[in-house]
Amino acid sequence: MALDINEFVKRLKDAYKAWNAPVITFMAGIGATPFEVLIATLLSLRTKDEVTAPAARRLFAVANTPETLLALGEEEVAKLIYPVGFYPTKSKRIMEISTMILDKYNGVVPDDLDELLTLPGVGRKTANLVLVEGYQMEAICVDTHVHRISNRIGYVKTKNADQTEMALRKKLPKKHWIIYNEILVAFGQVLCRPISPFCSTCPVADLCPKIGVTKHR
DNA sequence: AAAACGGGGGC
DNA sequence: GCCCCAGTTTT
Repeated sequence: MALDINEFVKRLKDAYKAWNAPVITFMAGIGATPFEVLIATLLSLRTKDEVTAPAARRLFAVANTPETLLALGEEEVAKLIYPVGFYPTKSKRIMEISTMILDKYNGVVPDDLDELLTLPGVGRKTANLVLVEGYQMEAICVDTHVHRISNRIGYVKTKNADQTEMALRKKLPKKHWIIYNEILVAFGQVLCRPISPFCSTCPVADLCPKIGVTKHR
């Protein structure tokens, strides 16, 4: 029997806010601007969310626009975001992207996927997250959590994040797009872990075929 | 000492 | 499509 996605979303929708997934609650909590979403996403690369969120807070308290970040300078940015992983590379990237947004887009982060993709270090995941969290637009942002869980529950059968995005775009009812993203990221961070997920306390365990799960808690 | 943390870009 | 990349934290 195929997964009932409406029932799946409905059940998780009420539960997920209590999980306090760090970056999602962080961005929602401060009502992050598109530019803040962009920078926070760059910071989060290969870095745990509980490290990224405070670093983003420290940085945004001092500078949260292209102008102010450029005025602050690469060295100061690097100090503020430490100990986020790859902080020298990231502070350099923040300078590049701030420059480009200021020069090419008059300091306004584009609200268009193709424009966002022209920015250095911005791919489909980052671009779509800016659209979803920054502009509250209907988009699907597929990170490793969304990709893994979409396959684990048997809703799609895809090999990579891009394929998952396309499949979800076609298959997932549009009214679920944003909430599906948010709950799956939170769900993936706290319960539906890559290895040894917490199926015993999972609110949708009975709906889930646990595809590819060999061990669970 | 080794693994985990995830995405973008170059070829 | 495959391989490369970077630094901190956790085991």
